[in-house]
Amino acid sequence: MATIEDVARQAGVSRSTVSYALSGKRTISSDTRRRVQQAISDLGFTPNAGARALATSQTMVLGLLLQFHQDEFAPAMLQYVLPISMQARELGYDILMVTDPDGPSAIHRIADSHMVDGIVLLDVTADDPRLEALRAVSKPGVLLGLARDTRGLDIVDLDFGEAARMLVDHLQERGHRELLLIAPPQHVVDRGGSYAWRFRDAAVERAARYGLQIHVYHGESRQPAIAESVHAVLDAHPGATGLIVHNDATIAALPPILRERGVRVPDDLSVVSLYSRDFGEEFSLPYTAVESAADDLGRQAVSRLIARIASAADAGPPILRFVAPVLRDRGSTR
Amino acid sequence: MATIEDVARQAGVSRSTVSYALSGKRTISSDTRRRVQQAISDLGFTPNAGARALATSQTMVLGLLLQFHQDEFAPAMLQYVLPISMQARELGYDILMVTDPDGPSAIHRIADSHMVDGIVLLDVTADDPRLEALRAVSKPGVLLGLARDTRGLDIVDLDFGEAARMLVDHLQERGHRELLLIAPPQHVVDRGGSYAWRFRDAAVERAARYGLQIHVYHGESRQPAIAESVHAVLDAHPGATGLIVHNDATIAALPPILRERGVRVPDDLSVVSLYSRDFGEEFSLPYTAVESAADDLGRQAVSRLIARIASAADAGPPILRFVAPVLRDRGSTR
DNA sequence: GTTCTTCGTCGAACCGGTTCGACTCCGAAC
DNA sequence: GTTCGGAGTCGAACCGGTTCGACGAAGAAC
Repeated sequence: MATIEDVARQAGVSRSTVSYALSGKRTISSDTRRRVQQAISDLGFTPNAGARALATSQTMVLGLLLQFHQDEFAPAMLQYVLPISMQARELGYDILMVTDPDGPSAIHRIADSHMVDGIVLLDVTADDPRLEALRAVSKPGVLLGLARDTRGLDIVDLDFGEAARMLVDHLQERGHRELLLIAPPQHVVDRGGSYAWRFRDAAVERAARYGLQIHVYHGESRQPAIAESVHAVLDAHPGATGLIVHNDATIAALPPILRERGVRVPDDLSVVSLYSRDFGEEFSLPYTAVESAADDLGRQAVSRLIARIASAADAGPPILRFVAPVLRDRGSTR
Repeated sequence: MATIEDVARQAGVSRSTVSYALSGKRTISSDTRRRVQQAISDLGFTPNAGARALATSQTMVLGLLLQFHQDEFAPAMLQYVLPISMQARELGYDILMVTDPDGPSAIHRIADSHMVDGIVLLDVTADDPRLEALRAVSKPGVLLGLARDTRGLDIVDLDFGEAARMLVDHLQERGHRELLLIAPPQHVVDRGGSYAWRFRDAAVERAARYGLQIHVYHGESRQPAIAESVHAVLDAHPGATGLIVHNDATIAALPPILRERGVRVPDDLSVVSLYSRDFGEEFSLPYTAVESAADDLGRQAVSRLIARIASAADAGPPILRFVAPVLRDRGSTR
């Protein structure tokens, strides 16, 4: 592999001149620039990333921390990963993907050794132990998902409260008086993904304001438990006419369950949900839903992080960005 | 951030002594070693990855190239990514995840700049344009998936031919005389994922040897096309008693389709399939299947790559490793 | 009591970039 | 005809590690 020294010799200039010709940080005669370019393409020169990182203290790499909870619906995660990676690349960064079960120590490892310029935390829970590590470390970070204590950290998340209110409003406007809410599985809520209770609390509060009945249940994450739980919920409340599903695995499995039960949508039951746009398309879900644009969230998080990296310390206060949901009516209510 | 210089000063030794105390490449008195350790933990020293990479020409990072074909069933990819990441970490490597749509140029970018020590190619197609780039580059690479021209490259893949033979044998032993095969979607086969025709050809060849009828169809990747295609296939061949499904999206959607149709398994129809162990568990699939252990494939690929990195040029000829499938009988045949 | 090893440590070179200060031209200003 | 300023370039220092050769001290061999 050719080094900058080889290029300099070939072009008959000094190393610093080659560097300046590349970066444009000082004026270079067009003649010299041409010779340098020629030498670079002749030799197939590509700057050594390690050397550059050492000299500039910038690696142009972002750490992406994933956590795999074995009971989680896997495709959901991928919805974030791809847009994050794409956006990073567009802004000149690569992605170091870390799946270490021990998140905090992984953060220290990649940050303290200066492998990355910043860190994206995916799938943040309310009392996420990784936050402390992220604060302790000298690299900026951004969270996808709202935690309980957000001091000093940038956050991007869907506005789950608003999403719940929109769905309840949608049903209330159509005259429904008794609603069912299938929330994420119990253990997901326990683990503290704050989105779960933010959505639930907002829905309950909104229903109460309108004087609606609302029955809240936890869903399941796998078949056949999903089908059983849906049957049980519907059996328990024959008078309910509106169903709100906040649970990817359940909504994906819902069509055949309702068909089997002989329940017609929307004639017998109005169904609304909350899922990502891509997810809905993947499974061709026929339900009116508030769509969380995972790609948009991911892109915003990366942009925010890179802005923070660029401006170092003087970047102003942390940002909490709630991305507004969008209701897409697919006619599953009446 | 403390540097090795700081540690040396604090411990009252030279930089090289600290380095040797860390690496153990030269003998160090236990007294000195203790003082160095103390200084390291006092100062919270972590070696700078860039500097180390520059000095050793090793980054301890592997590139992982993903391709997202929008029509592909996303969870399948994740089955590989996680084990790859885990195995790499266990062997001391991190993963640089690259999703650049232009694979070949991405390979050059990360390899020529020495960001990675080796490269894993996921989702390899028969005439994958990335192979040429991988050969041109000075870093070793390993493929997950068999390509047409494999010169000079290490490969790990499931033995799809053997998998097909095992499934045909399984049905033949039970007396089935007319079989249906639902292969991956047409466009997947066209793109050239070699596993598709390797499986299909082996199944057809094996069936012919036994004098069995076998009707081959391409499946779909999304609902509702999946259901329609299944219905069409079953309608067309009322005499078929064995169904082989080589298509993740179809097998995942199959239970409700058959239920709706009133087809009982295995009484009316024997069903066998090919999918990864994790995938089967995720969707609680009740079918006898040849299980491709994605985690095993991923781990083997990484181990192979790292062995290749360690032994540099003198690593012997490229390896083509077909991992044997395992048939798991779940009673969906009779 | 020399000489030869071995052990433990140090200094310096090196990896391959970036960046700062200084130096040389050369044309413009006065 | 100096002086000044800017354009263009170079040399050297620096980033933070690793590694090689050398060297002093201590013990072994004779």
